[in-house]
Amino acid sequence: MSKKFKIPSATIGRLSMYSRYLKDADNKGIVTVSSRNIAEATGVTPAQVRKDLAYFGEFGTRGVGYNSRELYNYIMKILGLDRSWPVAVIGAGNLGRALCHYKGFAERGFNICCVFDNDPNKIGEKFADVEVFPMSALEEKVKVHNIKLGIIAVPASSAQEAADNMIKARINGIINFAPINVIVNENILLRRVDLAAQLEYLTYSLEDN
Amino acid sequence: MSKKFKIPSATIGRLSMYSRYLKDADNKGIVTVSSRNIAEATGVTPAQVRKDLAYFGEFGTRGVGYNSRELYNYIMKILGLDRSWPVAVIGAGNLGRALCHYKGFAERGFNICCVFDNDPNKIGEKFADVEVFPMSALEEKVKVHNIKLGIIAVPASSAQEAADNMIKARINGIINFAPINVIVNENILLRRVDLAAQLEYLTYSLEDN
DNA sequence: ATAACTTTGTGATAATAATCTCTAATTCTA
DNA sequence: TAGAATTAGAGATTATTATCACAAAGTTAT
Repeated sequence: MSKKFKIPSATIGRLSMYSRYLKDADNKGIVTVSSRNIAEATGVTPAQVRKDLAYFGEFGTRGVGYNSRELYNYIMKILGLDRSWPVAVIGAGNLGRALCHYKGFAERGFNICCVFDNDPNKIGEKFADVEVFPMSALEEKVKVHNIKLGIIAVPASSAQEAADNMIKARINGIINFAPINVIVNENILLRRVDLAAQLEYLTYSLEDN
Repeated sequence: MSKKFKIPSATIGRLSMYSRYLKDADNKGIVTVSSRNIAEATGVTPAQVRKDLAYFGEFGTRGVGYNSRELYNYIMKILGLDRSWPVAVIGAGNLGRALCHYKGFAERGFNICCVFDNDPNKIGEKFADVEVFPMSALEEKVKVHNIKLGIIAVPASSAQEAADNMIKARINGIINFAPINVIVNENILLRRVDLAAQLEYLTYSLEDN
């Protein structure tokens, strides 16, 4: 069920950054890049880049570096981004709407294909071509589109219910934007993204000095 | 300039979670909570809760626990949230618009007071009472509202420029939503939030199994 | 061909963070 | 009041993650 080796979650985040740089380099016609080039572009150390890549194999040539396009393809494969992923959004509020309009997902192969909400006034609305369906339609849509990923974009008070519904519909990877700890079975992947908390890292550091 | 002790950044994120639970508990009339209560509500271990708090002092009573409201107030003070923070958003696109409408910021004392964009068509528009100003107005608005925090909500290609402009205007805490590594002087606080990368943690784990 | 240089991959080391374990303070029960 | 139960705090331990340092492999210049 899980990977052979335990890979630091920070490594996965960095691979994502590396891949963006590599795509950019390839687009600019840069054929080979060194761990130092990658490091400087992404704000880490060259040793960190090499160590991160070493978890997955040997992709470079000593004395030379890495082939931009090849390494890009390897990383995208590692991240599971060598294909498109349909995504369901729960919650047709401002956040749900924004996520539907956000171009950054499509660039990485994420295709938000439906939004779900209980508010009858919102059913049938369209956010950038993404239609709003009633929650009751979730299970069917998940089956039809083979959706594996879901995003919770509802208030904290209904986040657990949203998660439960998604799991019942057989979604097994969830991003939770609600500022509450949602409890799920251990075979479900869950990540919490707390937008306000991001600002709080800054205010903590700015406070008192 | 920086804190006496180096506190793990993960601790700050957890304090934010603890404070939300404590507020909730206090609202429900729960006077005392134990590290176990906090831990269960936030998905960490009791020892972790106590260790996190121990960085900042002794807030509890042995055999009893913590006073919900008092501990809430302590944590909010630690996070610098015992006051309101004006915030500038750079970029009046979908993301900028969504951030202006997002209720979760106000709940924690963040007040998005202006949005800035170079597109003349967007100047004067209003996102939930937040007016869009030209980039040239940034410096003046920062001064008038005493803005210390800014959010980059522009495409990757103009993220560095946005950061440079903010720094010139004397903003010193930045959240970057653009999927690119922005380079800033070390006395500027910067955090990157990559929404697509959040989904990639999931696809990485779902891939191949 | 040789020497100087570049760069990867990796084992060793250091730094950081989480967990464990125990003691001390407090409350509850009989 | 004595004993059992609860819980915070903190030092010690363990686990995790990042950095260092260097050998191996490749390139370039002469």
